[in-house]
Amino acid sequence: MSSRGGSPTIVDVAREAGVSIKTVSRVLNHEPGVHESTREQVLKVVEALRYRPKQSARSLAGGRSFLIGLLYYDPSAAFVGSVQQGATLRCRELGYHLVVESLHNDAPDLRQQIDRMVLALRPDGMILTPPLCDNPEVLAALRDSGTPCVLMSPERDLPGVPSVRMDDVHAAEEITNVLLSLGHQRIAFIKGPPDQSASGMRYQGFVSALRAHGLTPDPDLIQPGDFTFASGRDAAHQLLSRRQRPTAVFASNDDMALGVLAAAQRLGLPVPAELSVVGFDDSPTAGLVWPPLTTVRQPMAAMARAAVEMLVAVQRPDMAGAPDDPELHKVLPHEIVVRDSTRAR
Amino acid sequence: MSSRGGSPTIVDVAREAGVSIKTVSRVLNHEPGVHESTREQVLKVVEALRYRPKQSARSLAGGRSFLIGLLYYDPSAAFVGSVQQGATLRCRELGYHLVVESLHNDAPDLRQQIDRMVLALRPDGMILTPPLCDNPEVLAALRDSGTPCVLMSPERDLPGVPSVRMDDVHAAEEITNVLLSLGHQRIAFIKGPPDQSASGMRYQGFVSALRAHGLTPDPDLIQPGDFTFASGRDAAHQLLSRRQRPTAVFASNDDMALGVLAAAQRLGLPVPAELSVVGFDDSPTAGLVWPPLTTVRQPMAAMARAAVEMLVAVQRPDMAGAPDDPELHKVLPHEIVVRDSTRAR
DNA sequence: CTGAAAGCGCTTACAG
DNA sequence: CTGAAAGCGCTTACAG
Repeated sequence: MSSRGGSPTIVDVAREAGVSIKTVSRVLNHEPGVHESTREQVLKVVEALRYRPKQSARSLAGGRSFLIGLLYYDPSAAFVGSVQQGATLRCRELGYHLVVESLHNDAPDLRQQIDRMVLALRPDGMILTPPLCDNPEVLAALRDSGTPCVLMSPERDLPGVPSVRMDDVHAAEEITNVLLSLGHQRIAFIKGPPDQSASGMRYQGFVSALRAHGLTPDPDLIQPGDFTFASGRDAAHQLLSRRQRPTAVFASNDDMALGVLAAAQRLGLPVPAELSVVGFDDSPTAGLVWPPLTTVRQPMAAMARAAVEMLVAVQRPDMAGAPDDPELHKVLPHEIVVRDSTRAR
Repeated sequence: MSSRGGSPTIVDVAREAGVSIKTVSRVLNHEPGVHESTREQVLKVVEALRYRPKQSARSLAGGRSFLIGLLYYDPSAAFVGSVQQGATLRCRELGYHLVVESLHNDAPDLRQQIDRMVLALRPDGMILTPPLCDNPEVLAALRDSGTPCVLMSPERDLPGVPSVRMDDVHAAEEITNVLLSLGHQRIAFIKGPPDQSASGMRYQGFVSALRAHGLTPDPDLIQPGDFTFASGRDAAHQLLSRRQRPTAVFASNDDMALGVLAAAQRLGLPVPAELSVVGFDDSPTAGLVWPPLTTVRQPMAAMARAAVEMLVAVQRPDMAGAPDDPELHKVLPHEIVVRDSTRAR
């Protein structure tokens, strides 16, 4: 006779299988030292009763919540979607669940909001996306609470704090090489805001690719930008009205590249016939404009999966995770996406 | 002396405040019948100890998880971001947390995936987005588990199941009126896929606005589409090569409108000078293309907030929610966003 | 290889 | 207006 009404508990399973609840617990948690026949019997009953252990009970007794938190600031940021998708799928595979929280990076009660979530939910780990992963207040709140964190593409790595990222410098080099191999020589570059480290790294990759081809960056072809559509459009207006126009533009993110496209169109300059354009990010929009943008795809979903794995691994005390562990800072491979905004000159 | 090590519990608060844990519980849950001075004393200690009740303990004892689930299929769908943002913010205000889960609408183990989440987490409510909110299997799994649901923009309303939506017919009428009032008479329409009810409603609004102006829809100017960029582009190629071109195109979603923009650009037809274009959705991309798109903004965040509120309200048994409650099916106001893709002819 | 006991930190009846 | 007791459904030591 199963418990009346509600869904089955571990007691129902134990009674039905003729074992103690401890044994059921062992089987469900893949603990060693259970006779094969016992295990099978338990699993059969679990199946028959459609039993699933209740998270709140496991959490209260065992101190693990099976919850991973994802903190983000700007929900419209292109990467949030992919990060979340990767994280939620990997969580499911590992028996975890993803709790999301949107936080203003400069909210006065940031600390309180984090404390509330952490103390109430006790997530087993937290994934931090930019710019929250570089916010000292956020980092401090999480450190104080003892919540394991993984930083996604932080400005700089912190000793002892796991992170996942891609290689911006190398990616910028590669996509510059795409342009160079198409015969472009006069390549303009639109920078990101100086306070973001990605800006510098992408510029560095651009310059390094140029130099490797025996070219020197032309200061006239370097324009400032701030990663917004408008700044890309304005920079392009400047660049495309030079006496000697560039034949290609490398906008250091997609939003600005979209701005370049808009400017070119307005000036009646056909892309890619008269001008090649590349971006960086592979935002959802990049493939939906005309012409579709050649760009760099950040391995966001893979990074998120890796982050979840690192967080779950931390749960097992055997994986101490020394502060100098090289595995603490992962760099994942990116992808160059060649579409129709680039052409040989 | 507080409990050594770990964070404070209700026992610590009770001891410190000189009351029983039951009284602390009363204060924290805003239960009536606590003397004002007692309440203040308790709150003072709560503040001093930075005490927050643990979700797992509350959930296990009280049967409420303070978790709301958000189920979605396509993470890149424009509306998911706004829905999630609205839901997560409202959850925070109400002391809840949002757990997200991405599900394939046609996964063979859909039922199992839902059962796993529901039985493990016991969310107090679930928000379903299209197309999951119209998936009989999903609906059945949730009904069987007794989890309260709110459907976001379902194809059709189900008796007794709460829903939130906007008025597609009316919105389509209004945006058609925008074109009509600009002097356009030859207005083309690109339909959505026949199996989505939004397609029919938007077309209906279009026709009704035309008729109200004494115009009859011209079959030559009605093209099929399927809500994809490609279908919009192809439909536009057809329309713009007619002997007598339309002066405006109403694409029944933004992705298709973006396709129209691409086609016009390719044909050298300047928008909005020679052709006005309107979409529907106000997707993130709509404002980032050139020219920025005139479109309809769905009140996604507001709908999500309303959904959370309905779910939280259900928790209180006093709100029975009769199957014929008119409040069960909410219709929220939309917004017409006029940008630069439309001009008087 | 298996189990009986205690306890995680709250809320729910039930008293007074 | 306030409290003592029981219990939610698991896991953690601890035995054997």
